[in-house]
Amino acid sequence: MAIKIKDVAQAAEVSIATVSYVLNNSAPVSNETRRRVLDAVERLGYRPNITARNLKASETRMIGYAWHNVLPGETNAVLDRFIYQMALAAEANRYHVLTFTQSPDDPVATYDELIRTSRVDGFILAGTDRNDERIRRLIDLDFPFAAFGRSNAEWDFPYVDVDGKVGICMAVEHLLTLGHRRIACLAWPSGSLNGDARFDGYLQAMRQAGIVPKPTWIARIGNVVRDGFEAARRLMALPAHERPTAIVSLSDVMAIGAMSYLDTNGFRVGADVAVTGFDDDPMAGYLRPPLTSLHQPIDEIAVKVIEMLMVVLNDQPIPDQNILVQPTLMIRGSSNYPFSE
Amino acid sequence: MAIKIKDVAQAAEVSIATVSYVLNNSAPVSNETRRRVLDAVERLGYRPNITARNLKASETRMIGYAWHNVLPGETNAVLDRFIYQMALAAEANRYHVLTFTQSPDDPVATYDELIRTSRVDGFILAGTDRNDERIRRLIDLDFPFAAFGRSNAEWDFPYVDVDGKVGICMAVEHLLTLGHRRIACLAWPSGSLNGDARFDGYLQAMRQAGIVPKPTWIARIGNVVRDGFEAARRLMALPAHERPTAIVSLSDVMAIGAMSYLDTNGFRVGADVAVTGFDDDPMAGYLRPPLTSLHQPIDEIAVKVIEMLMVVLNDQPIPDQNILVQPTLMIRGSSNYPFSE
DNA sequence: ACAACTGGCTTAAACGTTTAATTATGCGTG
DNA sequence: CACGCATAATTAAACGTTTAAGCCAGTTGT
Repeated sequence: MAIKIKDVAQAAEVSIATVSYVLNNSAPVSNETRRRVLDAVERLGYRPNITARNLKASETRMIGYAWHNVLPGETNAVLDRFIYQMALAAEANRYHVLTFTQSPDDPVATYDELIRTSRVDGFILAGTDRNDERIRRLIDLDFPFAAFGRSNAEWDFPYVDVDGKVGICMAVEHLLTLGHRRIACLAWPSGSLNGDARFDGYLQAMRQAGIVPKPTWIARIGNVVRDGFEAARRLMALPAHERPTAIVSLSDVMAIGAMSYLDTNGFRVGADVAVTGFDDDPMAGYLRPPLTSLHQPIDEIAVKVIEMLMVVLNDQPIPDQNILVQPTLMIRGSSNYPFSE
Repeated sequence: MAIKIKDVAQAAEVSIATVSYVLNNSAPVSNETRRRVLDAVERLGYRPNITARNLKASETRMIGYAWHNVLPGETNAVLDRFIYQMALAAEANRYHVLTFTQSPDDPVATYDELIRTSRVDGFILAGTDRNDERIRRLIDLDFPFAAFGRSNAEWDFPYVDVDGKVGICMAVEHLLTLGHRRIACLAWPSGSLNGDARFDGYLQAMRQAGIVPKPTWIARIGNVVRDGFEAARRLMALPAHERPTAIVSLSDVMAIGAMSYLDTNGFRVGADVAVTGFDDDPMAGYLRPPLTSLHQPIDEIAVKVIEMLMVVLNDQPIPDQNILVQPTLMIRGSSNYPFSE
């Protein structure tokens, strides 16, 4: 098999303990002996067995991360990039990432399992929601974790989140500046944390501009292209004086659906009807026309989340455990023509 | 800390060994004793410590998978889905996936490290290429792995791959059927395994149709949207009798670039110029017009690759260790108008 | 009636580390 | 010159499992 510490000890003609001391710098060793040990280590290509070390230290140097559900034909570019950056940040701290899948019906089960079999030292959570069972459970067990996303306000846990409310606010204000007044909103059914926050941004920006959004402007739909398409159809079917001239979508996916309807039905996106999205999908800039969207600083978020978890793992108090980062509005062709009636 | 086998033994008033025997069914135990043990296990909520078990068994029940390099603003929907499905398949076999990042300059280093510290029992490789150092190394070390993708023909290792040559062949034949004769190809610089195979498909299909492709029809470009855009510009600038009426792209990304150029310069994609891609990006169906592309059966591939690795890990001979699956041509608006001059 | 087996349990060694406790050595000090 | 005291090494216990080996009582075969 692999070289073990015993082999090194033999080769260097010292005891096993001495080798360990040299390697971990955990006890004084004479220069002569140290040299002999390091020499043997080098010559034999010895690397300590992680499993044994972990057993002794009762840690695993593993961070668990649950995949979002990837449905066929669906992608979540933002989260994909998040995982990658997170893995990178974790490795910089000598941790590895264990990616697992969570069953939709009992998400907590897998977390429990990983904890009880001591597979991981901590978790990173994403796609959090209100009353998130996973968070409740982890707080309960006092098990280390950090989240990308908020949950119930009364729960005290470390997270980084994107300020969706402010983001949508910016999008609406941008459209107002262009001259739009009748601005529709493609939103998810109310109840989701993220969705409600973003939708709040729409309401607030409109209120500040002194505009009362008509109920017909608000589409509550699922986060799929098809629904965006259908919603746009309904919006464009409104009588002329009520028909929106701009559509703010809470996600790129729905925005793409809307653009698709507009484009195939004689509305020039960007000129006749402005459209904005959220997430800044890597493809957004290459759509026809390119889609205005809100960009989340994912790399920064990944690094911050890992940073937080590292602090928790060291039993240290977290200086600032609730971070809200701002998205950036990427203005593109789908919304860059000044508008007036 | 957590409940250990000792606690269970105490609670059930038997020896540690007996508990282990009951749990692993590895020795005869009387029904009475078995009941007592299982009872205690249930009551205490005992789960064996994986690290200790792994140390004893000298296995980790972990499979290593290296992230493809995710550049900012880039995604690889196909591989993302592959990882997810792979994790799912691995878990069905009581394995977990350790996702790590490989440094571009020394990809083999991380593999070595994970092996020598016994972090993983085997690897799944993706994004393989000719003379792939990682494969060479793993074969050398006789370390278990299976790959999504081929490499040097003389190397004997388990893989599943998509038949890119046949795929592109199908795309070209589809265009020929529509009536196209002047068919251009957006290809990568020669040298990559996948790229050369796909390109071969183009050449072969053209040859079979008795057409000699003009050198000006062949664009050797990078796998980015921008390059596809520029290549389309050059193709459309050719004199009328030489200008292609269809463009076969070896990837969706380049195809999208080409579509973008055509659309913004008065060429109607699908009607004036047909375009096809490869990979069937989840967004492909929602582009304007929807992009004809070759779909890879990723889910099936992920399951097969894991299946192979499981066999290797059990030291069994692999019945059929080289699998080539066929892509499916998804015909959409970017190429569905009969064409004639 | 005694050896040989067998079922059902326990004891203890092993996996490869880390580290507390211990020992050996040389040195300055009273 | 013995004493205590650093210093540098070793020995052995521990982490939580699995499992080979051992033990005992009861049964079977000759």
